[in-house]
Amino acid sequence: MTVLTLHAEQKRSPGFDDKRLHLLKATAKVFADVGYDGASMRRIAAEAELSLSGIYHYVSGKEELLYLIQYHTFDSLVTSLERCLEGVSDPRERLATAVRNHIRHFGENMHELKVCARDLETLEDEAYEAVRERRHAYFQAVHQIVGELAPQGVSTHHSWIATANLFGMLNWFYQWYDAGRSKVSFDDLAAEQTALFLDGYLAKEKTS
Amino acid sequence: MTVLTLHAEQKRSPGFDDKRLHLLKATAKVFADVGYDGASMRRIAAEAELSLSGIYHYVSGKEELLYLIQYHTFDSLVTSLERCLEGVSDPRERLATAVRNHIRHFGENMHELKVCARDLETLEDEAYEAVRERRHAYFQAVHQIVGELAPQGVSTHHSWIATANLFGMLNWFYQWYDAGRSKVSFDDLAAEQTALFLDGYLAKEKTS
DNA sequence: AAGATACTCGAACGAACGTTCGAACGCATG
DNA sequence: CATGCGTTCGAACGTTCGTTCGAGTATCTT
Repeated sequence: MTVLTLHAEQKRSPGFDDKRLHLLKATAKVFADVGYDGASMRRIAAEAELSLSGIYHYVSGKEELLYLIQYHTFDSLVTSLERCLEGVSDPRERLATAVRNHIRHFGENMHELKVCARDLETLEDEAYEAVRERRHAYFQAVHQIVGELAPQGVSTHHSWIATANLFGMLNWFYQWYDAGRSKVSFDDLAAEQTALFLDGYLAKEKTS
Repeated sequence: MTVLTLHAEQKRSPGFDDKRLHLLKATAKVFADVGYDGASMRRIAAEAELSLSGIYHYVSGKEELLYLIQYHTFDSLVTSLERCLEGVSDPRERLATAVRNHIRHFGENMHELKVCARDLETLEDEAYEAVRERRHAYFQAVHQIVGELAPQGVSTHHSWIATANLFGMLNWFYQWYDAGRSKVSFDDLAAEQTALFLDGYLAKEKTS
């Protein structure tokens, strides 16, 4: 509907960014709990300890809240992945690194993952495209790592589906992982998922 | 909020069930498109070619629409799985059968899958528990199949996580599978996913 | 002290929501 | 024809929604 001021910032003051980040964290919590449509600005205000109208000093509206959460999530995923991969050249180790980075990141930001998974198609037009670009960049980065696992002519289409399945494994865990109750650490889980995918993927390549 | 008449049915007439099923199909389409909270009864009425108030002759309200869709989806999943597994004894073939059944079922009812994935936690109290029971029954059935793949003392906890990851792979495909555009048939995809999981899972068991 | 600027908020707006109600309709059975 | 029942619907109800507006407070510059 409304055009988002994607990156325009005019008036600020020291502490503005911090308070806005606090608002985004609180919003992600509410969005994760009841979904974008189910969340009311009044509840977000309560969670962020602001008044209802106070929110509109930091963002233009509900839509921008969702946009900022999703964009920031995928953007920092790409950034942290690039940083983690520096100096790692072994293909298997690169995959393990990517999975570890993914699980760690979402383990520490479960609310944001949930928002990105559930309400991916809620944004429209420019905002959707901006998020889509970051999301696509992240997918491509992981897809390339998967492709380099089997250098001998494997079709891109094949490794694309394998990557999609890998992401399914990684992203679904917010549906079953209970942060407080589970006995598995994030890194242990990442190692298990890496092994599961790696052996399955490479075994399949051999037989095909 | 309101107590659902979970299975009570009083007044009917020939054709009642068919029309109600038609309503549920239309509702699933709308829910899948814009989510439970984003869907309005007015849009559901338009999609089902009924008047707004006409809906309330077939269901008690919006909440029951979601309940009926989710319950029916998991219930028919359990039923069709049991039917498909009859006479299949080889553990690997049983897993392949389960995956094929899952992908086929959701390939043909993508809307319902989306509703079950996105709005699983929307229902409350009795309705939630009723759906949860069917969902748990389905998970347990697949979990048992996975457990039988590696009979030598593998911890239940281990195979539980593997099963969760398998479901992640299987359920995530609604996020990327474009029914019209994709070149992969449901059965081909199921075969790929079976191989990916099977080899990865069994290879891991050997090394542990 | 004076004034500008960033920030906060209570109150209210119009719109859209889920649901209800009573009047109509179609169509059997007496 | 009349009675009853399953079915359909337009109109309206009360509530909640996202957003706006103007007044008020805090903080800093000059």
